[in-house]
Amino acid sequence: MESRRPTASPTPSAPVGASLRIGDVARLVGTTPRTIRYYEEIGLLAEAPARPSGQHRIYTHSEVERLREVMRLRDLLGVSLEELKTLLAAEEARAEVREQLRREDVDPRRRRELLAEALGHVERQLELVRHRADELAKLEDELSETRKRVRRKIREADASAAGEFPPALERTGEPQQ
Amino acid sequence: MESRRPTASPTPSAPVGASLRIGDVARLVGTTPRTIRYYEEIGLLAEAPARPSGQHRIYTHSEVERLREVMRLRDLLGVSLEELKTLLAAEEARAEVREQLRREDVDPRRRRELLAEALGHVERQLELVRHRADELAKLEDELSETRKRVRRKIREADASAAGEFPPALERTGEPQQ
DNA sequence: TTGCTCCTCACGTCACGTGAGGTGGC
DNA sequence: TTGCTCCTCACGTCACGTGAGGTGGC
Repeated sequence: MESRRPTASPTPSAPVGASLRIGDVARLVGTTPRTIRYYEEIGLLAEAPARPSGQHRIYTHSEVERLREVMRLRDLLGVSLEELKTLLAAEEARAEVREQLRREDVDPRRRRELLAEALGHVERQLELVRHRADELAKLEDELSETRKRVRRKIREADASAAGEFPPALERTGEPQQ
Repeated sequence: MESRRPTASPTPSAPVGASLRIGDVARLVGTTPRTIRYYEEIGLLAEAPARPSGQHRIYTHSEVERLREVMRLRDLLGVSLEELKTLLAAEEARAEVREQLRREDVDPRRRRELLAEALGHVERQLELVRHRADELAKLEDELSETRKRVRRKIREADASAAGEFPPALERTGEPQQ
């Protein structure tokens, strides 16, 4: 039997450029295989389609992008994975709208529903992001101020150590270069 | 025995205004008693001093402030509680410096050490905060853009529904008020 | 054929949530 | 004295980490 082809692709109808294994994906996005399997288990990522039980998962680049987005929102939004699943429905709704157009199969009512749903989720994400951004800005200001004060105290300590006398009331104005 | 006083304070030498119980504290900062006990257990908060075993914990307002800061950094920095404990050593170092001055007990070497330690932790916090703030800013931009596009598509869908024809190539420029 | 990566349990861990059963202060 | 809040176990949960033991593709 010479069924072997020299440069054979793994399966005849495999999606183009789609021979990524779970370890490759994990390395690409900076996580672990366990996390990817867990996200599949709770439905945050779709199951690899038609995978004979106990067989290796394979991924496409679009699935890698989806995972990147999941991890990004997980880190930045500060919500549970369950809530994140809901928010990601926004992206799916918009993807379905694009699919509708591609298939030239446009049900205006369904389309309008999907867009309204997407808008809701996007607005919720924006609220979360803006709230966090505000808090972070406040914290950054405070930390900068603190750093300034600590640096000044260190300069004072060093100066008084060099001069062999206590800091007293440093009135020297601007520090000299 | 008439040891009862009409307006007696709970303990003679209690810190001023310090009769907060764990439930009060939890309500004040928006968490649960369980979380507060857990933070005490892992050493993120100091144990209530001299508490006869199986006795109620009592808190001062300065401990409430400490807890607020712990929760704020927990939510904004995205580090483990173990790492957070390390970072909070910065605040303790600065508190000790202030204590040194108050006691007029100033060891210049020790003081310099504490300040250097505080500076390191503050700079680490600043790094974390700035990185997150950058990522959040990018995400906010993207979400605003997405919202704009979704809103436009909704307007188009509504317009085409009102006019009873498909959207075609909307060339109408600015929307009329 | 030999490594390496993959697979599925399944138990461990971190940061708490949630009762169970009992004690303490206005 | 009666509620209410507190106390300490201790098991449950979420989001994974970490082996154990076995199978699959260059």
